[in-house]
Amino acid sequence: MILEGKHKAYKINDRVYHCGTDITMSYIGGKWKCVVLWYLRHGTLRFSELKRLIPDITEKMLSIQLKSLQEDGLITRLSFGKRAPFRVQYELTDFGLSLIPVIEVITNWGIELGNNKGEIIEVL
Amino acid sequence: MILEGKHKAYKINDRVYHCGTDITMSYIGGKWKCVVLWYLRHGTLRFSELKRLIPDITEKMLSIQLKSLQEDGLITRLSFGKRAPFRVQYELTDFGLSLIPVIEVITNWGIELGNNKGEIIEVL
DNA sequence: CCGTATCCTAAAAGATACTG
DNA sequence: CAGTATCTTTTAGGATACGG
Repeated sequence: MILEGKHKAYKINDRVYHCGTDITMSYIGGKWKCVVLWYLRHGTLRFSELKRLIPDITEKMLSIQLKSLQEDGLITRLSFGKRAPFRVQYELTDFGLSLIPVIEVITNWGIELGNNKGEIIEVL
Repeated sequence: MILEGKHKAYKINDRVYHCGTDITMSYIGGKWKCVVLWYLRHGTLRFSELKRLIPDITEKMLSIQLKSLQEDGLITRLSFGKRAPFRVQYELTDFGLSLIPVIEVITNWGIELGNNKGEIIEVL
């Protein structure tokens, strides 16, 4: 609905979006995607490294998010080894990298609010 | 999890957040909040104007979002008249206004993607 | 080590009807 | 005009166990 004209929309891969935020949110919405992308901003990380960096996420959710980010073309997956233990690396694509400035703005607003109105606490 | 140190978090109004995106998303996440805030960026709008600008939203969802945005301090509600038909105006607070640059970055990324990879279609 | 498979709950959203 | 009230569906997310 942010487009000029009342009855226009965007169609991308057979999905219809009514405004720019719809489009962006379909890529970074939900509880975990921003966090995963943000951690990948400086380079590749392994599955277990992401899990360690984001203790609250379950392996199932991490797996789902990584698969979704892959399908959206935001990250690549590289696996090494024929048998367990495997080594799997995740890395931002150029497309995924283009989202980092967006996420940076989002996170900065939140951090500023946290600093002004919140308190820093210790958690498990 | 974006904070330095593994076991720190922000607490705002008794809710715990693990990173800046968590905080911001709690204010603008979901399907409709960005859209409503974005439409209010230039001034006040009435309930029916918002409904007309966002045809896909149901009155119930619009009502819920407006109430939530109010409770979060992002918008104010001004009502006029003692009996129906009422006139109700919604307007961004300064706090709500501080989110507009964030939403602008989000929407711009989406629009650029729509222009590059999508097609503009006509919808009902 | 890097995931899947099930099962489950809770939250978000939609359809429709109605009201001061 | 500006909402509520119900009911239903959909989606996201979590707990736990297991597997190549």
